[in-house]
Amino acid sequence: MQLDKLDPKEFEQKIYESWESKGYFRPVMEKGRIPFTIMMPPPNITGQLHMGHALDNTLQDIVIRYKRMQGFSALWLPGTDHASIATEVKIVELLKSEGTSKEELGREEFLKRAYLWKDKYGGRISRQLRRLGSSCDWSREAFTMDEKCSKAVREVFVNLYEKGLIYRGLRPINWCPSCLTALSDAEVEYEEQNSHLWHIRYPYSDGTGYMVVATTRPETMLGDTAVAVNPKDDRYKDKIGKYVNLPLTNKKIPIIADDYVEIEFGTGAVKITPAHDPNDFEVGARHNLDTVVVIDDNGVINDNGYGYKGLDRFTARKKMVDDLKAQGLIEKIEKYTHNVGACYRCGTVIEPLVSKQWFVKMEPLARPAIDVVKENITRFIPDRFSKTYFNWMENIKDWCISRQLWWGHRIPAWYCQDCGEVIVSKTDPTKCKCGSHNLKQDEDVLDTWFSSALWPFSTLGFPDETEDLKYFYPTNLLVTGYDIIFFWVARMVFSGIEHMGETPFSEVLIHGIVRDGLGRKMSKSLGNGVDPLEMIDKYGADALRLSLCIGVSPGADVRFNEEKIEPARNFINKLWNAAKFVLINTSGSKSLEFKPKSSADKWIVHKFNILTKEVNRNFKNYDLGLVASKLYDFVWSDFCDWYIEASKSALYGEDEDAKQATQGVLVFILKNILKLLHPFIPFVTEKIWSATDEKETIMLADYPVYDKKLVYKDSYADFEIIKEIVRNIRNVRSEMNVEPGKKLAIFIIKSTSDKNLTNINENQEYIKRLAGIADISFKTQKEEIIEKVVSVVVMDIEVLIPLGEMVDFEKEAARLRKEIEQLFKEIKRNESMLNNQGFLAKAPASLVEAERIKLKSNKEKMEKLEKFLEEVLN
RNA sequence: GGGAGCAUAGCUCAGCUGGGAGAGCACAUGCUUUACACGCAUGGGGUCACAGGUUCGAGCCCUGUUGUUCCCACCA
Repeated sequence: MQLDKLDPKEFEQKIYESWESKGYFRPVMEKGRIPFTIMMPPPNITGQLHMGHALDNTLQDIVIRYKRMQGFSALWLPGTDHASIATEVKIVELLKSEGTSKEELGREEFLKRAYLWKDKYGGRISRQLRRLGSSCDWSREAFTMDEKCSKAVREVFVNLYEKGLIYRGLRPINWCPSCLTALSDAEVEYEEQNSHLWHIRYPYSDGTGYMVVATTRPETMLGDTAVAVNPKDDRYKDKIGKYVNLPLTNKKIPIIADDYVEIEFGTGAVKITPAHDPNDFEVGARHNLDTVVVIDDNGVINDNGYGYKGLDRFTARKKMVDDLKAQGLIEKIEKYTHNVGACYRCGTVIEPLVSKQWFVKMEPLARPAIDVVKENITRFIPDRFSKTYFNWMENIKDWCISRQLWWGHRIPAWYCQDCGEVIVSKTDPTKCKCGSHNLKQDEDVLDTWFSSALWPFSTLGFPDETEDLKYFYPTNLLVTGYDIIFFWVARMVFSGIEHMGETPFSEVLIHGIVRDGLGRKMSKSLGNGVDPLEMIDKYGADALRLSLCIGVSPGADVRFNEEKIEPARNFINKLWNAAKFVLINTSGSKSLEFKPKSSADKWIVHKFNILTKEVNRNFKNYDLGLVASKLYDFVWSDFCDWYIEASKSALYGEDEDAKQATQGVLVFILKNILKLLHPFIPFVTEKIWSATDEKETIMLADYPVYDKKLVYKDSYADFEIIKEIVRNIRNVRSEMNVEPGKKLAIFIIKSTSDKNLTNINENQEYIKRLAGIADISFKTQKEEIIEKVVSVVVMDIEVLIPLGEMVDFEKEAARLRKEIEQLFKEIKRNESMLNNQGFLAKAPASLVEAERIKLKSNKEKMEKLEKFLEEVLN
């Protein structure tokens, strides 16, 4: 079969459908195979595939295809995440645009709408992953809220509850007044804001003046239940135990002493609002202070807010400051920048609130999770991310897991309406032990990350002991971005250890995030996002994939813009055309045996063999960017620029044996290039593969490995010399403005070594073809040539190029001088190394020897060049 | 306050185990060379941020400095 013009659209989807229908994505669980498993980080069903997904899934697909070709029973399990809060926010927006609300619909109806959303967007994500070429096992596709995963969630919740690792309590949490739910610490994003530090006078109750407290949040003073000072602070020593009258309220609150207060900061006196600040909550607990909530779930001042009731927290702030000013109670207002926490989904400033929520006790879970990474049972790649991991794990606080949302796993806790008993159960209970049937399930759902944390085993059937669970757990590799190490990776590790008794994966390959051409995060608000699907339509999935991974070092961010995809597209086009060349020139040939004959044949085979060794080594460390670069270079520079060009001598020549040998090598290298590249650019490699005589899919072909039988060191070296001669002649032609079409006759001086003379003699066809030479003659000495010549030296080989009137002596002299100058530096360097006793004594012998040889040949070359220069000057 | 990354050609970035600085893009010159102009050939361009140190030898290892990006913490 012959190849036409490259058009990815014409074959990509067809090929994917064929792979999928033939079941190639499913692991072959047979004897003798070792499993290799990757769990896909489930994309949220909130929208569509973005560049980050494209990168993440490209890397996973590269690895899984490589492992599959190596013969592993390779499973890449796909799925989607219900993304509780993110999805609910979107659906609420949608409902609003329809003029309704979730309250109006009611819980049941709302969930119906949510499932419709899931079908629509979840389906879209799956289709988009297919477009990208992801070879994941769709027969095992999972969804965090499907039956399997939900069962696992209940199992885990109940287990942790029974072990006392899940508890319900009144504690300070982060509250989003817009999403109307509690958030975990990880879900709060801090941003620096320009604000003020208000210094407020709190009059002493005994009328002896006032003390000044500094605050960034005056509106919370309504909930103040004390003022705290440091016990060592001399300014306030005699005030401890006295009282102040809380302005605007007439409330009498005590002055207490606590080490938490920094003497240096502000005025050294801190207003304590236990209900609206986590630190104040701690202080309040130590001193038995009342916790007075003054801001409600909507961020509005509540019944405890005196005259400010009903005002939004920020409106209240303004009004209170005005009132304080009017009463002469503002000492001063300082400009102040500080970090303000915001909801990671909607951006609303979070409100610290004391609230009754469910928590996971983290300390006992974190310890073994730290150990597995310390002991290298789970390894981060690159290693530095284990520091990020430790940093978080070692300072972890209890995890607030309840959310006041509807879309998610409802908390499996029931409250007896008669006796108050709390029942936590895997199955829905119908009766309390008090005999009552009046049970009410907790209204809240679980943090979306609670179910994601179970992904490596919930998807395999946990808690049931399924074949899949036994075979594929623990998994081998997790591929994800550094931005979700806390949210997800860390939580999977402790969950896996706790519930499966084993770490969920042995390696974690961390990649960066995809940024725009200017290095900015891609975001909707900036409008700088690039749509991967649009890129696939325009350039093909292969080009997108290659452009995302080539030359990228592990863990580094990737800058992407449309210009970056073009070189990748060009490369694929290059490969396509090279394949076209090979197929045109080998079809109809009776024998395609692999028998490298000429030095060019052996040169490319040898070089290919080294390449396979390096590629496999780099794959081991997941240096995928490096692998892609090496393959790119080999295909373009070695195979296309040199070997294909050189092969034309044999292909168009008279020697039938040489021709067949070269044909065999062309096909051999082409097929192996396709195999090496397949994990990176699966579609085009499959397409070309199918145009060769191969009958089966390339997906299941063996990945090339280093082969001792393919070592041709001598021929490799010989052809390198030929290349060098060709390059030198081309350079002269270009510099002397020789017409490109003009064939030259050149002379080789016989003073060169026999070995090199033989090499040139045997390979003169290559020199002729590649350097535009018509005739090569061998002379004993230069004097035999009467024409004006330009001379080049390669090793000990003198090549004389007669150019007649085209020779510009000034140019030639300049060229020679430049070369002499460079060579002079080289020789200097050789000599200084060889004169260095330390080098001679301590460097490896082979290196010293190599340096000696270099010096010798450089000196010989220098002699020749100097002689030439002299001649030119005369 | 704690931690991490980055700093290499005009731009974007590689440089895997310490042993003669690379790619893509851009630039210059020349080319319908029967696979490819999404191409071919040739060329110009670098104080590897700075200062020390280790080493026979440092872009690479160590210490410090400067600049820059990010993460965590959250002193009101």
